Amino acid sequence: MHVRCTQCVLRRQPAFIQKSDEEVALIDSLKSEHMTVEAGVEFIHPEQADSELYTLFSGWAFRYKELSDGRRQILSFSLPGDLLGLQGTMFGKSVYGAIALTDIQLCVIPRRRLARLFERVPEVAYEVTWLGARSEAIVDENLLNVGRRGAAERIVALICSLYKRAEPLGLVVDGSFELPLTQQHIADALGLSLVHTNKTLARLRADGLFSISGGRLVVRNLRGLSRFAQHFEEEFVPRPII
Amino acid sequence: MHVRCTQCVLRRQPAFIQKSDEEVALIDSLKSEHMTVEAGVEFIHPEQADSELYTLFSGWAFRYKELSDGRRQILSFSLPGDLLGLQGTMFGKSVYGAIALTDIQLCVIPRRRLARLFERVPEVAYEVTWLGARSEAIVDENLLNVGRRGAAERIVALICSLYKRAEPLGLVVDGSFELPLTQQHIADALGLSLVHTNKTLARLRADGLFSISGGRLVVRNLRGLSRFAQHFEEEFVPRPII
DNA sequence: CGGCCGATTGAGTCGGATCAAGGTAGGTGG
DNA sequence: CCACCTACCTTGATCCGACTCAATCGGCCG
Repeated sequence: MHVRCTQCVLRRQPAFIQKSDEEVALIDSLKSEHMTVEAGVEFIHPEQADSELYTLFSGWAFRYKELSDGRRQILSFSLPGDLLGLQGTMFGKSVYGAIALTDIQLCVIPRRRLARLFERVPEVAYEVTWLGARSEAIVDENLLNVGRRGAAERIVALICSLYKRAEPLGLVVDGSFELPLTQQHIADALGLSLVHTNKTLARLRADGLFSISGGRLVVRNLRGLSRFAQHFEEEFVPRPII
Repeated sequence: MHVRCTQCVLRRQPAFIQKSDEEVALIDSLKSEHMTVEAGVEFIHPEQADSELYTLFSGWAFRYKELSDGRRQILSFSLPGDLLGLQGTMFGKSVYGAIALTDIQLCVIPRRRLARLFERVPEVAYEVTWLGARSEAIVDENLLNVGRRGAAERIVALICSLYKRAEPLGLVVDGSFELPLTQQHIADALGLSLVHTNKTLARLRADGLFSISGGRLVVRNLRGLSRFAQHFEEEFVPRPII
């Protein structure tokens, strides 16, 4: 079940900076192996020591933190090509949890190989840092969203941002893509209650800018959505993949 | 006015991992020079191309984003030793702004030296990545705070987190330290309105767990504050400084 | 069929926003 | 020395968006 990086179809997507065969072979040598996680399973635990560094190869996941009384905040969603577990790798223990939204596959870069990577392959080390910075940029955007937008705007901004990330991955077909989120996930990501999320979604759907059915999100008017939510970030930039 | 890293008193603080003289000399050679910015001045602009990488040497600053209609969200506060501008350095343009809260001094690591740094000094490159991950961890925490805590808890959690960061920098004397924030800053950081921030602060002050006067924050009962806000993060870990 | 999970809807409440006035202290210029 | 300005803090009244509680519904699975 181990896909060699040299055979990897994901990295051919327009989302990613294309690498030479030698570079890809080199990255391949850094990986230990693929790992499969079923939907709903937590694969990085809060407080977990010594988590590995992962590249999400297929499927969706999310990172979250929670308070001791159970209130949960989703920090960010992860799509294919995203790096996961960098904090855990750096600090020696993770401060957030990560759960698979769909069945997923992870490419594993063993924690102990990372220092070696920095020594021997500076270009790839640079890309790790790049992806770390991008990951922060996504959280920055989420914080702006939760801190300063109203409920409807928040939902729309989330949809815009996911659409714009899914698109260069080739996940969007005819303006629609699989959205493996329950309304509870959306609420947890946006700092809203489930009930209010549901009612706001219903109102937005009635406006016809988008629709969700059967786990599929259909975006009818991305421009309109972006304007409504004042969401003008994340113009597409090809990014590294490791 | 250029302080050599070899003479730097900041890096002797217990907050930081101590380096050998050779390492420090090496970092010194990476810096171009010190730069001074007055309180209130924006030194990283949203959309700015080619920002440099900075280490905040003295004073406080904050990073922010805003919506086109003016609503502003403070993403994180920066204290001495923190890295600033990594996103701008990686992506070629910054997506947030940064403003000095006090007069500050910045050590400048020229953007164009960064790739060279990764090639020649992998240990320091690793530390850049480490600090980038830490920066994300701080935003993660802020997102949890804004998304899931009530107003009073938010303020208390902010105070806890700033206290715990200021302490190992030697800024805390007798349980109190300079807090160069207006209530507007606090509101912008916590996703609250100015008025509500003011009223909530008044109520909290009356409870006597802390007090603010003359730009100085006095914490009387850190344990009590932490419990109230369910803030149990950020136990102290020595960190790199560049 | 029963149980479970997710989506939905209504009623009532409340936290935090907005609007509108002050108040205070430091800073400037006549 | 005083009048004025500006930046920040404070307080009261009112409103509304979002929360909680509670019930129902539909689809899926054993």
